[in-house]
Amino acid sequence: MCSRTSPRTSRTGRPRSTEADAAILEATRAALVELGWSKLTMGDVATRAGVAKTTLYRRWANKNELVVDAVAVLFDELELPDLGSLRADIEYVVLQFAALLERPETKTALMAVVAESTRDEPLRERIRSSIVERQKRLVLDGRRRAQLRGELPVDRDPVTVEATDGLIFDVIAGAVVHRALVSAEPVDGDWVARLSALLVGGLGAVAAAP
Amino acid sequence: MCSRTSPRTSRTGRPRSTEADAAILEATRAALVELGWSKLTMGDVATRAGVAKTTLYRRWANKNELVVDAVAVLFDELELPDLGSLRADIEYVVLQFAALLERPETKTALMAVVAESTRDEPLRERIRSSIVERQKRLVLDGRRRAQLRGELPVDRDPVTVEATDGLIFDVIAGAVVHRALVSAEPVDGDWVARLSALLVGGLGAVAAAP
DNA sequence: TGCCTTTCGCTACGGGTCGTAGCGTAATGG
DNA sequence: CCATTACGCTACGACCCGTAGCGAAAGGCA
Repeated sequence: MCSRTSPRTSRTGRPRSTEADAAILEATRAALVELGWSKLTMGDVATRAGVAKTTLYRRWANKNELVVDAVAVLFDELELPDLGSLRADIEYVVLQFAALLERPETKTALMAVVAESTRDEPLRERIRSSIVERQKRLVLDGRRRAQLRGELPVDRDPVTVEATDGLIFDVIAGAVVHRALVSAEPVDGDWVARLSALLVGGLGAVAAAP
Repeated sequence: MCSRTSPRTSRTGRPRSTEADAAILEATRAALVELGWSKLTMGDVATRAGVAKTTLYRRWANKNELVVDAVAVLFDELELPDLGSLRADIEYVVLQFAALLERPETKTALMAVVAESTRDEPLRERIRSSIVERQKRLVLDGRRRAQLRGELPVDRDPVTVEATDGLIFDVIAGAVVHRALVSAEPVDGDWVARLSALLVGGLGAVAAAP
């Protein structure tokens, strides 16, 4: 929501219109659905939002940053209720993440901004803090719960803990993204069942053999 | 290499310059390294290649198709020598794939064209046939070898076989891509060892419990 | 050799997007 | 009331796109 060029606690002057913020982000998502990433233009978003083009540039430096903010809020919906078992938790979060990737806004925008981020460090940081970290927290929660249930051993070495967390996250998120966007095949119950079986079995084997 | 609008066996007239083909693809890769995907322009590629801009458009309809062809040849290097064990094979192919993703050409181009392909079916098909299938074959080879060694059981159900192959491919390729481009952390020996341990253990568990 | 066909380099063009500057106006706080 | 900031609007140069039109080059074929 907050832009990079946010006036640090500007006490005086006319305040930024929060309605304009919301309208712009909403218009950006609508444009992503209708046009996709490549054909989305700043002028078109401004027109849809009923806002002058200069107002967009006062908040976001370029198209990339705008789209990240517009899509990031969709990731707020992600949650991980305790379903009683590691396997059930994995299946739930995978299906939820897949549903998010099926939406045309995220489908066309996520890969594009990640591609741009390979040459734009501030953009990468913005993606990390507003999207990636939000997903990764689910992994940490799931692992912690599994340990409380006794399904996974409690690792004492902090280095191993962090490495394993990162591995699990990259495997789950990467597999889902690759399945949905590269292989372009559905993330259905059957596939999710196979993935979770692979993960649960693999985590057990890894924990058993240090 | 061959463009979409290739003249089917044109017997008469001046033939296409193969030197121009090579120069254009080479210039495209150079432009990707220097400028990245978003700042790469057709006119710049033409200038680098010492070729008229119209010559590019005679071969490729747009930037996307050109970049796919320019990057696809890099995937020809991928190979999978028999290293004696499933785990060694996995580690080798993962490191090889990661090295490919570390190159600036592929790093900036792969995600971009995949993002574009979500709204461009012909482009998706081109990516699939010239890049994805080339990687997937390595997975099939590795699985077949592991079965010959007795490391994995020989599954009789063709539906299960295809589903498992697809799962393994999405997990491996997805995890590496996610690690390298989203998490932006190195695919080093330690990480690869953890991933292969997870996979080998998981595949064993999946095979044991149908 | 002469003819036909296709590709080549080159120039030029209309159309579109970018990102900014400048202006007058609107909305706050002191 | 005044300083300050945001807003809408217009206009602008710069850039890139993708195509058309031209004459010249390089092949096949009789």
